[in-house]
Amino acid sequence: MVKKISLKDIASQVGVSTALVSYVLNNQKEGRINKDVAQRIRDTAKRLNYRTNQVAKSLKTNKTFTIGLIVADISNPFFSSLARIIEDEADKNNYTVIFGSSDESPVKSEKLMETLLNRQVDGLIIAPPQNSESQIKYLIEQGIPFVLIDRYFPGIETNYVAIDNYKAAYRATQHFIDSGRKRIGMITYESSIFNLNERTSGYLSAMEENEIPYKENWLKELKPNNTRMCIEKAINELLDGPKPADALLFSSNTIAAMGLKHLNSLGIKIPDQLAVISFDESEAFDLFYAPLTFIKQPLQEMGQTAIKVLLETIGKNN
Amino acid sequence: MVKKISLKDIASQVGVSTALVSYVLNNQKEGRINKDVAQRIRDTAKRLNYRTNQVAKSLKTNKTFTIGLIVADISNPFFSSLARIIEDEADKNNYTVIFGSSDESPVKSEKLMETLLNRQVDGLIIAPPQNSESQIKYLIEQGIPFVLIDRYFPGIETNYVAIDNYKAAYRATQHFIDSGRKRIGMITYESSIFNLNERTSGYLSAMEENEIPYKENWLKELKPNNTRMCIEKAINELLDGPKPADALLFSSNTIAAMGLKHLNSLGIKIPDQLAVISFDESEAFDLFYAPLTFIKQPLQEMGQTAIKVLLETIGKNN
DNA sequence: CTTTTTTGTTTAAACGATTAAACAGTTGAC
DNA sequence: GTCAACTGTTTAATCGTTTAAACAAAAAAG
Repeated sequence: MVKKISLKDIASQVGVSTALVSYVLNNQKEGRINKDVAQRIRDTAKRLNYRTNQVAKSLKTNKTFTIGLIVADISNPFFSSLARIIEDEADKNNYTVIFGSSDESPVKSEKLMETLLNRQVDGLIIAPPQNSESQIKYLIEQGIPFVLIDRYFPGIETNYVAIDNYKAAYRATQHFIDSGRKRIGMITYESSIFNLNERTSGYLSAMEENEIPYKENWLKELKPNNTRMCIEKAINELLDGPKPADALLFSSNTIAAMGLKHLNSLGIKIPDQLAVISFDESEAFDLFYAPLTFIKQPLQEMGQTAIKVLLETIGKNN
Repeated sequence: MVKKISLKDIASQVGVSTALVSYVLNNQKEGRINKDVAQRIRDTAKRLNYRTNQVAKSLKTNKTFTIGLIVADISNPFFSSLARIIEDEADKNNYTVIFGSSDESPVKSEKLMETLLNRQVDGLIIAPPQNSESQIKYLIEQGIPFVLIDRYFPGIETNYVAIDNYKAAYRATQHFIDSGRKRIGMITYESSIFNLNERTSGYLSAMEENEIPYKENWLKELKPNNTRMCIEKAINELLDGPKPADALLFSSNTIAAMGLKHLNSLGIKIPDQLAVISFDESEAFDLFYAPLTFIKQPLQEMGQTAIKVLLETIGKNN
């Protein structure tokens, strides 16, 4: 490993103090520094290939220009697209992003938070898993800047960026009804995550308010494990019998991708035989034989807003 | 912002020096420390909710336990899947990942590298864009640990993790030929990225060695901008005339996704009318009406190997 | 020709940890 | 009873920056 160049090295080469070097390289004390000296410092820095030690700087200034991003799974297109937008926005503000995936586990998410906070991130953007309320409360207690994204806890007052999932699901269901569908199923995860519950509520409300005779088992809530098999079972049940479902709402892109695959293999004709709407986009839908309707979340806007709000919070916090 | 607890705070509460606190919390000098005192230190640390300041620690130890990941685009499923695997492997070794997307631009990639190095990452995993040879050489000069992933430069001796793209493309083409196809097209990016060239070479070699009468314009090299339109044009050309292509090799999942969409809209029957093979998986393929063949890169293994090699290099480097 | 102001630079402490070396007190060896 | 060895802890330097305050020399003011 080649020796790293520090302010000291530049200082001794030029024959000045490190303070002066620091002032020059940070464009401080603009008026007061001798132009020649300043130039020599800059030249030497360039010649020696000086690179600020951001770690030392952070220690001194108590600011890392780093934000931590906790998502459920970075390999999920929803989150990786969001991550990309967040990355770009962060970069515009000279921030760097450290990320981690919680796999929807509060234990992992806590460990992650710990790690990121140890690294003194200036703030966090979090898609919190269920049962992680206490972690969020801890952040509030500690006055650590953060923004929730995609999900939030209605019982805890926080900044968050999320669509109105109730309304979205309500509208999707209404759309089915308006186009003459009556036996409308929904497949979602069994979860206490607020936004998923909102989607379910939206669906149920739309059914009720339109006075659709609702059947208990039209709503399929999947156990967290063995998702693929459960989806197939759920679909089979919905399509079973003399009065099969004629419309189906998927509560996430991953569920939809697996569900559609199964519907394909069953030879179900979409949308004639079964109308389908999904939450969230997936590039998979592009190649489906029929155009699919999906509830597209404004990722760009969500990411931008999240960063904006976070940086504002950080700013207030000094 | 609540005041952060430092070693000093614990020390003064317990009535000992910070040195002792440090030794205890790092389980050093095991035999020598008074058990009672050690316990009191640990208790106090817990009670005050002490959290190591990793920035200070890094400054002193000259180790950040952070690795930098530079990919073309984190929102591309190929890279986000890889990122996830790398994240997991890094975590197993107590490392954290900072990432950035280069958008295949050497300028961005250089800026990114700069940022990551300023942050004193212990090492880098990079999918280098074209024309970034000098940056890689710089890393070598500086003795900075890194591993290239997915791509590499044959002229520069480095660690890298990548499949044999030549062989993969050769085999795919051979597969077409073996199943009786003769008019085989290929769509790829016009690029100096080594792995893409390898894919093209593999295709061309297979054509030549099988003595397939090759037509110049069966190989379509896309300009970097306006990809979607260029793909459509390329496909139209390949299918034009009395002897249209009967097989098509896509050199990436993104090209394939767009290409297939267009083929769909043209009503081309796959695989009867046109056999298709693509590089890299895409969840999109799952929903295609016909099962698609694709060249699946062993992401798990690639990610694991990359981390393994990188950590070894870091280790040697001290 | 003082005194004040301005200019250009240095000094030195600090951020929060780590860690070699020093130190005082106790125990053990002979 | 003396010296060596061990035990438990502290001292103090250090990592690479930043930055308030001090300082000396030169310029301006009176």
